[in-house]
Amino acid sequence: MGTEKTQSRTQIAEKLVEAVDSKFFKTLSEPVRVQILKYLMLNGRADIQTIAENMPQDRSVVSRHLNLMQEAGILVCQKENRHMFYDVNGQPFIEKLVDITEKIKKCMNECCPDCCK
Amino acid sequence: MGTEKTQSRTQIAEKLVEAVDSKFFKTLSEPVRVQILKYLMLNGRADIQTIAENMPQDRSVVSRHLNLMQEAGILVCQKENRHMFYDVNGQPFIEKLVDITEKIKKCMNECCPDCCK
DNA sequence: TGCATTTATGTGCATTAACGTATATATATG
DNA sequence: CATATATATACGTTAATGCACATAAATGCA
Repeated sequence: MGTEKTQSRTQIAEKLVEAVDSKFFKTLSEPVRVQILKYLMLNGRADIQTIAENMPQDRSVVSRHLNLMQEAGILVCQKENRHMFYDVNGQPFIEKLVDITEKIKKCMNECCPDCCK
Repeated sequence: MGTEKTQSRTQIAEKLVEAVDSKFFKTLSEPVRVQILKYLMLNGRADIQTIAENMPQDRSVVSRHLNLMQEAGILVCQKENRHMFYDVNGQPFIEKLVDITEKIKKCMNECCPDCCK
């Protein structure tokens, strides 16, 4: 068993740790934010006022959630006049999820094939 | 535009909300727990004592984290004598991630194709 | 221009939840 | 009955959430 093999396994595992972005997961761990995601998927781009009207929380609270979701790469925003419009950050969001899934898959297969029996 | 189509979109979005299990995401949003996951992937099945020796936290804290990870379906545990062994819940863990990714993909494509341009 | 209105964000506060440390308890072993 | 392993509990600290209000920025109208 060469050092290369061990190095390789460690590197794969460390890439997994990098991929599992804690901010990203924390953002999706809050039910209110998932509801916001659902709303935007069903209704498309909307400003904060409109989104907040469809949530039980106050507009200021919704604003904070939207900002967090944007920082996590789940949403994008554009300011127009005095309105701030948010929308789902479609492709990058999907790609991030796929990337995480693939990295964990790879780590499973190459680092601990035993645990998948 | 029939009611069926709207219903269908709503149903797809609701399945997405169900899939984005907040407990699962919250569990993976804690860096310590990702480190535990990494350790188990690289070193395989281990008891709490051994895992805790490789983490900065106290054994009681590690025990709590391991319990949460098991409840979230990420790990499995088996009691042997006075030792509690934990291991990665390989296939189900992967399947859960793939399921979430696929549901979000589907929702993107069928609910808001515009947001993926 | 001046001022009220609308939209969004910032701030202070209380409440709740999570984490870590330390200690105590439970369970099994020798 | 002492020891080893794991879990439960109490406590302090920190962070997140929601509410209410204050501020900022843009708009509309007199």
